Amino acid sequence: MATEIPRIYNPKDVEDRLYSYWEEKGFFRMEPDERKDALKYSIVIPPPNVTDRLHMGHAYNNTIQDILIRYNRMLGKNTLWLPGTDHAGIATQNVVERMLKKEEKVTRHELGREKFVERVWQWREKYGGIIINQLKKMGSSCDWTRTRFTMDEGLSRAVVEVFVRLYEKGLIYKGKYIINWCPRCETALSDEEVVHKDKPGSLWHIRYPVKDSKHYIVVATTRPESMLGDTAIAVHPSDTRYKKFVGKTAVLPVMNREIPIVADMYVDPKFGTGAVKVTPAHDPNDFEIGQRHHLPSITVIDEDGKMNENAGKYAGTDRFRARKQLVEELRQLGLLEKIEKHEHSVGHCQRCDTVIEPYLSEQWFVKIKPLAEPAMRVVKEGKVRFVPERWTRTYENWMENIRDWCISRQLWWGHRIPVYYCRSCGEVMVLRDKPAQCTACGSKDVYQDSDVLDTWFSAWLWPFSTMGWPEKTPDLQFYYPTDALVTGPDIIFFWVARMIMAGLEFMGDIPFRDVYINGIIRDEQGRKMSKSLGNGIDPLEMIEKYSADAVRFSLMALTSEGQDVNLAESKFEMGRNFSNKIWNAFRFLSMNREDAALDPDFDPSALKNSSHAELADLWILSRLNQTVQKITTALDEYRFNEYIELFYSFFWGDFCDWYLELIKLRLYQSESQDEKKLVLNLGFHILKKSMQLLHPVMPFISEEIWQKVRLEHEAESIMISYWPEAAVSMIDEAAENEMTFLQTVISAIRNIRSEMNVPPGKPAAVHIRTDQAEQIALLQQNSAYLTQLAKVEIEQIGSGVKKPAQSASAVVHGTELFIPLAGLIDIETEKARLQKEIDRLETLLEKSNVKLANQNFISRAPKEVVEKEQKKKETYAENLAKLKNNFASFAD
RNA sequence: GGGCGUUUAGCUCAGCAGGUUCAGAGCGCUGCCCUUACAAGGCAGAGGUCGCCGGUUCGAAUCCAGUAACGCCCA
Repeated sequence: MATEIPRIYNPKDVEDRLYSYWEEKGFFRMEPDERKDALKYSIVIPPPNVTDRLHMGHAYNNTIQDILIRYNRMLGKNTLWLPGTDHAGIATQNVVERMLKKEEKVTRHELGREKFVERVWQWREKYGGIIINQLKKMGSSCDWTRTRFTMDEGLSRAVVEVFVRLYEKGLIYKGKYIINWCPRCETALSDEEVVHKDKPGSLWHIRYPVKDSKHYIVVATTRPESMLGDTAIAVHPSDTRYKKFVGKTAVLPVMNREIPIVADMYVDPKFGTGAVKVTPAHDPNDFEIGQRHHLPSITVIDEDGKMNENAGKYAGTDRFRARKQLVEELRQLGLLEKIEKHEHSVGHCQRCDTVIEPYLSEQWFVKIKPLAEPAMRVVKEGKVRFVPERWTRTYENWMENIRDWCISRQLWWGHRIPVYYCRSCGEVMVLRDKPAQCTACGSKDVYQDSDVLDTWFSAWLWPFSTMGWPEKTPDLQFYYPTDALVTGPDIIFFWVARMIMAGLEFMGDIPFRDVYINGIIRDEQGRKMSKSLGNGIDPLEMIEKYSADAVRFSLMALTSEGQDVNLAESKFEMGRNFSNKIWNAFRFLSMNREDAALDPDFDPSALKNSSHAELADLWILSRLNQTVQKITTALDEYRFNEYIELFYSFFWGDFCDWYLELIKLRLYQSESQDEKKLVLNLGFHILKKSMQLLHPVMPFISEEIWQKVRLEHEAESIMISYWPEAAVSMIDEAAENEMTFLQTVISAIRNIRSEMNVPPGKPAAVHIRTDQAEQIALLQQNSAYLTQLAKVEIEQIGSGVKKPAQSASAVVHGTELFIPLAGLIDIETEKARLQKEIDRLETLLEKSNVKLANQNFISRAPKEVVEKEQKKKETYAENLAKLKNNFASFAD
């Protein structure tokens, strides 16, 4: 029975059940279409790390993707959302290392490489990819049969293929350069993995004696411990202070090593003392100076951040401790001139926050310029479009200043570099498969490079490696390029840019057309959510408490054009309350429907001709179709908050607050079964269309209601039903204007009742004075609306109606409303009420007068605008006169 | 140092092509109401000279230049 519908929507009964239903029905699954002209829509998910748990950022990002996917699916396109996870080299290795340490008290070194990697795989089987199931809780309609992992066999093959191709093209090379080294993770990092932070530090001024003289040169440095590896002092060639020293030799303090004093353009004479120490093994700029002057490189800091054997007595000391001790020694030697406070930018490891050490080391690099150029072009030409557009600049800026990409990592978890070396002849082999013997000398003594590749080296292939590349699969042919990528601004460089490069290089085509950059979720004070701050809001907890629909809806209501979102738990109440409202609208209609069958041939566009149709019916249809039109545009343009707002105000404001209230009259009182039927048919029609419009953002409740109200011939699931089309023929401006007038009248009367403390249930009478025939007709025809919504009966209506004594009044579009309140009226309150309205209108009238008095306005503004202003002025004046008149009636 | 973003009601934010009674929404606040869909609700209301200073324009929250504060990215 319909009346058994619960008063409060209970999402817990609904969400898991419907999700299973969708999955079982295979609605998320898609296959490449046979039809040549089939429209498709595809998105690849930004693969979360296998170590990830769902956080608000994921919830937000994936809601956007699901909206796009569900919307496009309803548009009838062959729609694929391809999910998966990323092996996340460093992050995962760290997690497993920590676990092993805690649970078994073993280090990975004790375990050995092979065993360790085995354990990581085991970990992944057991705990990895939990987030995939959490995404299901969100309602994400991914094709889970296609779930990929960056270390899958297929994707690994793609990685090797790409490495070999780039190597053969000369775009991958091995070289000894200064790279970013994390002493804690003990691996090289790319520039992008280093986070620069401004830190208060010191500038130590250190005296370097000049050999065979009494002079010394003072150099300023922020990292004194590196001086142990100095191999020169450099000054600017035109610096007159130091000219005399150039070509001479200085004696490196503590180490007592003789080092040359060289002139180099790189040195900034204005910084510090104008003389710098040169440590080619521990500073990228010094490295270049070293190259120019053929200086030796002496490494003094080891991979673990401790000073090494080249550091003399400091060997084995941690770099920061060595710094302290060394400074103290210099002080005692009288070689420390001074210490200045100095704020400078210090690189930190993105993963573990350890201070990065610039480190001279042999690594693999991708020569990036040749890849970057075409990638820049496609964005410039608009083939790939950033939304919001401003991110284009960020992208271009980075691309212009791009440097070669260090791709080797000294980790164990990841794609092993496909390079093999021969111990016998030293041959270097870059191959797709492990060779049985050396390709040069035939020796069997070959071994593979021990390093693995940067995680992003597999991620940048994601849009096509997931579809089977390098094979020419039907998937690739049909779904590539994808239509949209939805991701955060923090990985534009890491990922977005590189995918564009890879797509162009290996597929010969862009990987996606639109890149929607979503904002970052922050706490209520605008701080990033983080574990250490403890200010995170757990989406799963929120789903538990408020439902997935509510979480999705609220998140989308808060977003606008990729702006960051400041979130508080209370925001989810809006989504929950709204879903309850929706539920009750459904409940109301269902209760009134009882067992009546709805008409399968119901045609809302024919309503105009029905004798039972009323103004409200035409009005709500007009509102619906306007809303369909606007929502469709909003979704096409990635304006999600607008979509939400449009739906919310239509459904709650128009449909619930007005339409459902108005049809109660006919539902409760009509004698005519036909009339009742019409109202029910229309009511359910609006409800169903609304659910379809809602479905992309609130998939569960919309499906639940759909299934309860759909007719036999309609889609069995809302997610495979067709997106509503706006019928322009049903957009009815006249009906909207008329309805607006009635609404304003009703509001005005309600205002009087409320302000005059007329009890809500108490009927009242209204005397209406107007000389406008249309208004009279409108009010008379729809007088029941006033009864229903304002609890008033029209006592008199016409141009000759007199204002009854002791009545409250209002003016709406020139029509005067009088409500006799003998005994009830408080003259002062009424006067104040009228005065307020008079004041308001006087301000408006004044503004209008000023405008119209302006000759420039009259002559230069478009004619329609002037006419409109003229009309406005007349209306103001007319209403004002009436208000003043009514006000005056209280004067004694 | 370069680039970007933000500044509108007590709070969180809309306002995308300058002109509809344009100054809005949600929350919070005030008053009335458990009216047979919904108190997670209904009705009515209070509340902002749109950061500041100029400019363009007949007309600026909206466009331009500058400026301040806060935040982010890059070097």
